[in-house]
Amino acid sequence: MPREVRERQMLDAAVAVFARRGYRAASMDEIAELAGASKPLVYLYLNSKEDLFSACIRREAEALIAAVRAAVDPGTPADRRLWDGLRGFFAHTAAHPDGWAVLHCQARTHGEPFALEVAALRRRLVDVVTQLITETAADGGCTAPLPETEVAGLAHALVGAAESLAGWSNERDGAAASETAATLMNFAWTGLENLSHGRRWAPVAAGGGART
Amino acid sequence: MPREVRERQMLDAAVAVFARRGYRAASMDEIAELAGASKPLVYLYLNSKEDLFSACIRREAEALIAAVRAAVDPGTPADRRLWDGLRGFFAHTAAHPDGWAVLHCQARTHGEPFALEVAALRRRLVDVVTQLITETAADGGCTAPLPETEVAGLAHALVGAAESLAGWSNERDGAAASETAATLMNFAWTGLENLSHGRRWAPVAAGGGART
Amino acid sequence: MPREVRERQMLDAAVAVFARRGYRAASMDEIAELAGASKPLVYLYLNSKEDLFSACIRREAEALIAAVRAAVDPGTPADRRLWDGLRGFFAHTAAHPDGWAVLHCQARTHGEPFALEVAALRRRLVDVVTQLITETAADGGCTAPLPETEVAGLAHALVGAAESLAGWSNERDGAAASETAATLMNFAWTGLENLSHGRRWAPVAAGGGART
Amino acid sequence: MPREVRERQMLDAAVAVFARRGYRAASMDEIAELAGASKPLVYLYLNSKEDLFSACIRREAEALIAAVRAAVDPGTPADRRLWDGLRGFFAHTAAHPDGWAVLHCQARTHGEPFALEVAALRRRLVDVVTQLITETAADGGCTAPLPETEVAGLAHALVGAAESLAGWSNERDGAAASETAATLMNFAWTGLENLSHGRRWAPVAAGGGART
DNA sequence: GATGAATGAGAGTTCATTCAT
DNA sequence: TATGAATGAACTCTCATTCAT
Repeated sequence: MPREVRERQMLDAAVAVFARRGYRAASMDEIAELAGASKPLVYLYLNSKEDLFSACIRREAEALIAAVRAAVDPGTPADRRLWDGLRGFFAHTAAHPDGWAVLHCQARTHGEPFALEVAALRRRLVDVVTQLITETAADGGCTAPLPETEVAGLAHALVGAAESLAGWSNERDGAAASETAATLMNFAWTGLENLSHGRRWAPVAAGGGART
Repeated sequence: MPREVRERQMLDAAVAVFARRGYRAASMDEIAELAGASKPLVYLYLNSKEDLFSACIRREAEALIAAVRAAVDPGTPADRRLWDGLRGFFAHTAAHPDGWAVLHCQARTHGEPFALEVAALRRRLVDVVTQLITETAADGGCTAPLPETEVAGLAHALVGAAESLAGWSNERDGAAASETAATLMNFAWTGLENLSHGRRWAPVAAGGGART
Repeated sequence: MPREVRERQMLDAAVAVFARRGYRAASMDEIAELAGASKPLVYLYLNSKEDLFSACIRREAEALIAAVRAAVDPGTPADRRLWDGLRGFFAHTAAHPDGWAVLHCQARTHGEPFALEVAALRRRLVDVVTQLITETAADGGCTAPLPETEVAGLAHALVGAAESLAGWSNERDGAAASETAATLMNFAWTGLENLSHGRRWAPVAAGGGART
Repeated sequence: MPREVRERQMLDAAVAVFARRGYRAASMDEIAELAGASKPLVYLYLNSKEDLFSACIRREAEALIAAVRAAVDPGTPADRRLWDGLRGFFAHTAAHPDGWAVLHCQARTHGEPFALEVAALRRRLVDVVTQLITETAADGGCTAPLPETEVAGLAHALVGAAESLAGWSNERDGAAASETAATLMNFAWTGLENLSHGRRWAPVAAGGGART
């Protein structure tokens, strides 16, 4: 059996086992068995448990980014791109729950080496979203430019909301990606529009909210 | 040294170590040492690693819920309560980063017994937020009642956004709770208002967004 | 509570726990709890687990010997004394199953210090039986004096048979001591009589047995 | 080194250590060292301490039964078979004192799982002896059929006597199997013959024995 | 290319035992 | 007389990892 095929089988098995058990609790025995190969072969191809986990993270991260990219048509306006990107994101996480679990749940909780790789992925997502937010604001006729920090905060909020909704829509497994994406768009887009026109919420001493 | 004091020290140490290393990688030796006690004493008081972790989760979850509750004044309008709750939430996660890490990162990734306890916590948060969203809509003069599923989705999105922002504001550690809360409020509240008046975003075939 | 009473309670508890769990698996915690005392008190009175076990063995061995002695009337003929002794033995083992279990099952299997004490007890029993066998033979009009080794062997066989029957009759717990004793007497006594008159069994080349 | 060989070495070592120390006090470290292998290998091949002990019991029990069976020629009369079986039994226990110690002393004292396996072995022995007793009585021209309970009691007595003599003859280690077997045969066989002709021992009020 | 055989290191857990009071 | 608090040492078991073939 050619090396490439074997290696993919190993990564598939590893992703499944890491997702189910977590990094520490996953055993190389189980991964090798699920991959249908012997343990020494796994070591020959992938060096160590740490490298194997890294390889999983990298592969799944690239796949997720690629899925989002592929869903977006650069020629369309910013809000449409945001919407398409979210749909691509939710569709991919729904189709690859193990990969998503590894990225979202497991990789961040196991020390520097892996957390860094996932942080890099997240930064890429946040960057994309930041860009979209800026453009969205501009497209909508921005009259009150947002400070950089706030944009970053919004981007993090949006990514967090998306991650949370990915889990939520995986649980109620009928939910289509479009539906989930629509929920988030409705939530986010109008908020952005208001912000970019300087309409903000502010606390009022005696309670009650008011736009400035 | 009286038992109660020792037990609290042990929980403190355990939370710190679990946050740093994760459940599996944390060793009872390290916890005991950090607590300034011997391993057998930890077992005498807290039974097992599993029970110890459960105790950590329960304590931190109760503390978080209590902090949010304490921040909210029931006599104020819904948007004010949402705002106060968020501030309480961000203030608490900023003040107890280890506890938050245990709840958010570690507990959900380590098998049924723990995931269930954290899921229960999250459900409580989502329920509170759901309630607030409904009331906020009503207070704002809701003209287009939101379907239940959508409210749930929004609540999950908001909680996810809050979780994500908690991490983000912990990283750039100058960020005050109020600032983070303001970012999220601005993002969420106006979005909600639009939704509750039937102003929605919808994709347009040729790109571009439109309100229905 | 006076020391003597407490000490007896401790020994009772220890015998029960040692019988049920064995020497190694028995824990001082369980013994102390069953005795209704704190662990340090057990140590104060009985020094160590080893000493405690020894004390159990000694007490139960003395009790067993005493029961056998008390059952025998020195003024009666040897066969009667054998019969009475067996009845006493079976009655005592039936009445004190835990003590008997400690002596018969546990004490012999746990290294020199204890095995020696039980061996001493067994030797005493064997000596008594040896004496009875000799007298029984004499009383029955012995015409063929038995070699010493054979007498010792017979005594060991008889004691082993008695031990085995003690367990057997404890299992089918209706069995009265007299009944069990009768079974063994019938088995042993006539055999002895034959032997002491030189009637022996010997193998025959072509199979079949024959008396010489 | 092939697995089968290693596995036998491990069982040999385990039997030796279990015999010397008992189940609980035996340490896997000592067993592994005596087997000339590492501890993990022992676990790889034999799973757990419990399984290892079970495997010892089973192996030694089968070996003992096989030795007794092999010593008996089914074509010979019952008394001859009893005699041959006893010789086989004593020869085997003398040749394998550790195995015998595990079966007789250790296995019965350590909780259900093992006690049951040894009980099964003992039942097989008792059954064989019961059968022989019945046949012996018949061959000798039985005029007074023995009640079933009594036969069972006799069988237990005989097995107990044999077990006791096995230990005794192992101590004085010159004793040949034939000699020990002869002692027991003389003791048992004539007793049986008398019983099967209705000659019994019964207590007399004023002492003294009498045949009925 | 592929594997059966083997292990060093370290984990969770338990227990006999002792102080300070 | 009696105990709550505390521990050193040992045990079973697991796992990532490597040779020799």
